[in-house]
Amino acid sequence: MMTPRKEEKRIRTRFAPSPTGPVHIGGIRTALFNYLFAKKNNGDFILRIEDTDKERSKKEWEHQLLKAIKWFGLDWDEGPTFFEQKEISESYVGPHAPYRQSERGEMYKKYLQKLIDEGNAYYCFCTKEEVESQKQYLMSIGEPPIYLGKCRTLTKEQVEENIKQGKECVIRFRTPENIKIKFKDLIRGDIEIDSGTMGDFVIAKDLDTPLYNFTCAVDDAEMEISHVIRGEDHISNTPKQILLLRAFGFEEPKYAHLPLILNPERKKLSKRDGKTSVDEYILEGYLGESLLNFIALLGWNPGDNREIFSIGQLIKEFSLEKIQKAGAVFNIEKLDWINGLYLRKKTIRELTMLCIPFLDKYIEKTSMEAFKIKETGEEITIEFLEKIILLYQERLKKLGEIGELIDLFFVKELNYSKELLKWKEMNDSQIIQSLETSLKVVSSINEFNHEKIQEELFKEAEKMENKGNLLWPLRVALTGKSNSAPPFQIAELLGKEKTIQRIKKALILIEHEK
RNA sequence: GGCCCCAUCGUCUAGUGGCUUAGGACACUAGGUUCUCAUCCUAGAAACACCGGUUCAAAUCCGGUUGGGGUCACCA
Repeated sequence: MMTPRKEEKRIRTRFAPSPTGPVHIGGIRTALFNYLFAKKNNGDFILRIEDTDKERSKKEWEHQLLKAIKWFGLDWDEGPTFFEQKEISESYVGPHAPYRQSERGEMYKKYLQKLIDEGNAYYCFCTKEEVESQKQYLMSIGEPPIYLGKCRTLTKEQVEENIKQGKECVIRFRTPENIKIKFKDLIRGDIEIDSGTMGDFVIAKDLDTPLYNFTCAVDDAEMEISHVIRGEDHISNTPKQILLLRAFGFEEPKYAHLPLILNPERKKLSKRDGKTSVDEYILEGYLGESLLNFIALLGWNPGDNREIFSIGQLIKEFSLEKIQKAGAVFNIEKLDWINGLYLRKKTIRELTMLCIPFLDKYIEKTSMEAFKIKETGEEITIEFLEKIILLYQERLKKLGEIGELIDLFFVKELNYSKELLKWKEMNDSQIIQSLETSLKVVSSINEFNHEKIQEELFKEAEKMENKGNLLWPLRVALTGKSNSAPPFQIAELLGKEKTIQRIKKALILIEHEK
């Protein structure tokens, strides 16, 4: 016998950031988990801009926010339309537009009025100072620091009189007394909070200025959000929003509170901890895919030992059940490792294209596939640049490091101290001898490729007690650095002439300072 | 302080009562490859916060203690 299948509610998640500052790494993780959960369940991922704070919200921040989300490859099904060129996103996609709270004022107003008319909210004329000192007092005697409800019983006439007098006011929600608000958190299980611990909270400054908990609850219902996935720091807001939802007779969404991302001191990651803004990671040369991969592993794992995931694989593997309850420390060393891994997997053309923006100090594009070295004016092809970068691919952890690694190809003069030329216990005359040997060998090679160079140099190097005696001073002479790619490859790319020149320079340096 | 949440190597974590001498990864140490660095390979050190209970059996279940975190805006 067939039993009618109950229509499953469509899965709809949302990311609801406020554009009040640089995009936070924790925000991106919240966005990611919402995105993954929606995509995993063939649902919708909605982007909603919570810009009710008129003072702090800025269109520039919003633009950056959208840009960052796009950069990570997280596309929203409904939300503001993003224009790369335009500074500001103006129109919207989706049936619940607008998706910017500052433009939903009329709707909030209706809901707010309804709450007041039905007695679920009231005007409060207490001053900030009054409320604050009351809280301090309550805290000092070990009571929950809440608003005690002085204006709760004001009559309609009293309210009108106060308003007429121009007294400042706010609108508070009339929290039911002595009830327990329970909800099932998909990550933490049952959570129960006593209404007595939250008091009558403020939901709006006035009819035209609604506040977070109110707009959030209204929009989650209006936008038919099925799952609210957000940071653990919102647990205490959840009962308030549930109460609001109930007052309107709306169905509650399911909640899932993510563990926080922590700093090394195990505190909530905040601006003060240095690198929390996504921008900084982009600027340092982290890849979107590695950042996403790393961030996904902060509080989630697939249940086995795999650690490297593309976004597609993440969607496939994701489940809320595998999310951790405890906070996770942001471990940048592991991020570096993952980023290096992704960098090594790139084709050399891909890697080169990624590196180019980080080399603008040294080179500038002159045509589709050619560059000019700023300092020397020399022209180089992209193939040549690829050869250089290839030498450093396995040494690269962040794209931003590429400049200091390969600048030796772009400068006229190397800058290093004489001391660097010394390998282990070598003395000056040994170094001179070593460099002169290299010079002689290099000068004699006509077929100037690294195989040949290596072969010829090794013949000499093997006569010495240690190959480093020959190779170290040579490498320093060519690169000016203590760490680098093999000197044979460097020499090949530098060309015979420059190679000879640099060895001679080293010789002069050491003799000059003798 | 009230309320809420949490607790396995330094860090991210596997573990859902016996398969566990607690596994993996990053970082670290040692060794190999090597002129250096990096890559790669091998090995090593490193954890169930504590106390009770349930059970034949507990990292795993329950209670408590301790510790940590979050939150208490006319911010979100």
